Amino acid sequence: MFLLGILGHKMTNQEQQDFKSQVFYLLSTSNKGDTFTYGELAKHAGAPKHARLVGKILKELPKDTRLPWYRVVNSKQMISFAENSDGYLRQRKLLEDEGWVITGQKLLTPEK
DNA sequence: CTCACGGCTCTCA
DNA sequence: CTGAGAGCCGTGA
Repeated sequence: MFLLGILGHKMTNQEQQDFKSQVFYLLSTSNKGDTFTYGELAKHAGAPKHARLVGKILKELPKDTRLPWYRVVNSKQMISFAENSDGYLRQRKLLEDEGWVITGQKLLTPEK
């Protein structure tokens, strides 16, 4: 895996492109039931401090994408959407379909 | 150049 | 466990 942006240096377009590709790759190779946090993805994609960028990227995915964007939650294992927003509802449904139990409002718990 | 704003994260109280 | 505060960093006004 290529580590880029090791140290403070603004990401070039090329790097951002690679970063994005990595994120997509990681997601595309994930299996049913997996989940990642934004931070993990960013880290695995080579830019540890870019959790937010991951969010931005996912946000721009086309609605009909086949990528499992919904397997990405924040570091607290919660859905990072405002409760009851449609994004939240969609993600929740998809996760439940993969066997997750979302307790109460947001908490995400493994179904183990 | 600042300012605000994210599908974020950590730390500390 | 909860919440405030500070980092973080690309983007757009």
